[in-house]
Amino acid sequence: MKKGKNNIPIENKIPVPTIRRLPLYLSFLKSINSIEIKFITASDIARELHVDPTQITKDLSGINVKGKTKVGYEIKTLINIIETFLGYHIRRKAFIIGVGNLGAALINYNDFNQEGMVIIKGFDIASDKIGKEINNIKIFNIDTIKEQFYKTPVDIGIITVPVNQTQKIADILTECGIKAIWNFSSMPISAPDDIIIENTCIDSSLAMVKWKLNRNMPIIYKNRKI
Amino acid sequence: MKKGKNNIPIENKIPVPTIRRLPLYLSFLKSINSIEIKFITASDIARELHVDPTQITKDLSGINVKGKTKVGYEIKTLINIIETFLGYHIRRKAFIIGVGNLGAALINYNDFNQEGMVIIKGFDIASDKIGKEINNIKIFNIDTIKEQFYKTPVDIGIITVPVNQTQKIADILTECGIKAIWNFSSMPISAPDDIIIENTCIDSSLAMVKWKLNRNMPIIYKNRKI
DNA sequence: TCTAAATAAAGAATTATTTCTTTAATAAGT
DNA sequence: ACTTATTAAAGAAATAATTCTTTATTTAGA
Repeated sequence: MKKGKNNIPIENKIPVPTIRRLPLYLSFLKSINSIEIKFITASDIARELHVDPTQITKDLSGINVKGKTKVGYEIKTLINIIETFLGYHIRRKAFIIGVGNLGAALINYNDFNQEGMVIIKGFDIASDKIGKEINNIKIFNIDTIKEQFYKTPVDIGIITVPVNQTQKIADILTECGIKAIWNFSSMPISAPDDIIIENTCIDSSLAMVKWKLNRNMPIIYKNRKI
Repeated sequence: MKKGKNNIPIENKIPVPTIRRLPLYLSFLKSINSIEIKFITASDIARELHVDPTQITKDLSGINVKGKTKVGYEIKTLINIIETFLGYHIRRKAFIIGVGNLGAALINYNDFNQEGMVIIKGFDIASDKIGKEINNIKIFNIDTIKEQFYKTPVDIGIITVPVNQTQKIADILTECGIKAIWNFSSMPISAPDDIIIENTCIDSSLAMVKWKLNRNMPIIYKNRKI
């Protein structure tokens, strides 16, 4: 087996951008709910999603999907393989910390279930929220995260608190022994290297939009569309 | 001046990842609200944000910020330059199409104002929402997008409708002559090349988390943290 | 059966981005 | 003023990711 940095084995290097594109392919593939169309070619997907067709082939061969020349990929199988690869069939429980506007939106976001994540408890500081339910998810006092974690441990902690609270919550989740932290704050958090951190910063996206608006050549500059 | 593909001039190639990191630097810099600390070094920022210090220097020199050896960067100036560079001082009006959970959360997201985007009108299909207000933003019938656009044109269209509606709304916004579309759906949209498109797919982030959870070596694989 | 067109796969080349290395500047201490 | 340590800047190297090119496969049509 190949070895990487610090002699840690690397199975097969799938680029991070590939992983991020897979849900988009999935979304498109699922939108083809026609009984007649059973197969799709990389060029078809590429045309629709405005990306390079070889990128699709590369992405798919990276996760060991084999297409058939002149025919393409079987849509049903493809959906299955991608979902399995991303681990959508494995249910992971999650806490969400901060049930403000964004937090509540995420609790109500129904797609998470079929993507294999179930938010089981919410936490907030506001006394008018504590004890209530949102989309059947009970909201607890933010001070009881640890206590609730020991009752029913979760793999994922979603952080949707204000920037100045973010690191504090990350620390608490770390102490609990959580496996992954999904942080929506624009303040990047720090945690030990064995904890998975995903920073989803909405401001970064807006920054892209605003920056491109102020230049005159939005798309030409970098032609990556996804 | 340097020329790029198709002989189109390229001013100075700032990597897209740099642009995406700038708001994170901004967030950190703003969190230092101490009167004593006036300067900060790249190494300090790097230590806090867990990135390579030379990356910060490169990012900043890319936007023509000059640091002083042994001293670092003046925080106040740095904040100003980044905000100016990203165009935060230029107000851009926006429509938001789809006032469900996520849409409503974005309407309530107050940071957008200081980032130079003002949502002025919301649109939805649900009759119980039309005519109402959310955070002082009036919600209109989704069929009146064009009409409202001609009354008060906007630069940005934020799409937060279900996947199967996304492209239809993108087409309407395109016909209006909008400059940028910020799409939160997991279905990538297509539009003419002169329209700025930013796809913010929450599912892509979850995919990363779930995929990493199923492997045993989350961080080592790619050591990019931001 | 043969031929042509379409298309996946594999590899090469290009481009983009990060990380490493060296150099030069400068503040603080002696 | 001199020395040392720190640190920004610039350039080189390494790594990552995309795009281009070639090859081989396979279906459909002649």
